[in-house]
Amino acid sequence: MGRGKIEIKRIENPTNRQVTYSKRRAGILKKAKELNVLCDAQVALIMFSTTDKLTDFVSPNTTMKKTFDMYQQASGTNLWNSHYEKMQEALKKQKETNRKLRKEIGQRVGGEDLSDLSFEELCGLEQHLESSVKIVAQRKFTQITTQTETSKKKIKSLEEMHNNLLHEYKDLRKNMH
Amino acid sequence: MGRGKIEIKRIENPTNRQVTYSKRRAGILKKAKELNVLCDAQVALIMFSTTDKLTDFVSPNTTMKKTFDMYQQASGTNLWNSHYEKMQEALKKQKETNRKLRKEIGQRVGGEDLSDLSFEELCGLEQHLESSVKIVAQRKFTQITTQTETSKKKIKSLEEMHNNLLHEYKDLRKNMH
DNA sequence: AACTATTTATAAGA
DNA sequence: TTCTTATAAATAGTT
Repeated sequence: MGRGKIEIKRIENPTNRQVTYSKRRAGILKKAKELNVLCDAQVALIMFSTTDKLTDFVSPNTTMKKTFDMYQQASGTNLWNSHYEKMQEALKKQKETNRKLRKEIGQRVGGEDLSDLSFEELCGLEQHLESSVKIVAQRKFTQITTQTETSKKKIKSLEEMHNNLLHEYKDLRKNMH
Repeated sequence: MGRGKIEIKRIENPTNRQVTYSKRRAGILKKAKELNVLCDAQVALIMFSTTDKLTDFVSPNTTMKKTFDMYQQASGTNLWNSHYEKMQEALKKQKETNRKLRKEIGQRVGGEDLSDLSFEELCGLEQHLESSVKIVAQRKFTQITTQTETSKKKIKSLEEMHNNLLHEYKDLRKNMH
């Protein structure tokens, strides 16, 4: 439809391609609107030019989101839903891990959950806790020792500085006389 | 374009509307394909008839999902993204909680994380662990006591049954003679 | 952006 | 639905 017939293949001249895009984009938009009005059909049209400029049309009294949702329903494809389901799966796993961790803590604290453990498990837990107590006590000792050492060094250093100052002071007085 | 000019308004005759839909649907599909090829444009077209039958077109070498994603990017609208982001938020929270729980366990077991604690905190933890040991030991005692009691009862019950049987046996022999 | 010769789409009819 | 065809509409090439 035009002065000459054209082959349907990529227009190589960029200017020409852009012009044709403008014209035909307007044409198809009009067609979409007409289809919607004449036939009471729900139409969504999305176009990106070579330069990624967006032009779109959606039937009035609907939205792109609704159309997408309907499309998914009708086509059976899931699109982003797989993402969504994977996340839900991950969330579930995290929650489960969480629950287990809480239970473990509960047992270490000595709460209700102990009922679940056998005698042997209780023995193991007791031993584990005892060794933990020892580690913590050791750590406590190490820390207080370190602190004491640090304090001693500080004192020593201060005494040294003081002595130095004292000497200088005495020398100064000696020289004055 | 046809034998007569028509007004662009809803076609009331359902048959006629359906026929027109078929024809124009084919037309716009062709236009979409041509636009894609001629102008190297990315085109997506979704149509639902009055009876919700889906017809769609997407440019080759892309997908509906990609087109949707691009559409969101270009239009700035979010559509389903809010859902997604909420989930991601929830997942993050769970992971954080998880991390904290692991750390707490680590400290109770007496691992590396003890370095973070002050002397006072170490004292508290030690005390906590000691009380836990006591609770576990108590539990262990309770359980073994209960088990012993249960065993004693069982033995008693068995002995009783045995004696009864023995009596019956003796009675029976007595009656035979 | 307009113009217009042609091609293309399609309304009505079969 | 499909085909036919007269006519309306779209648009390629030009200005």
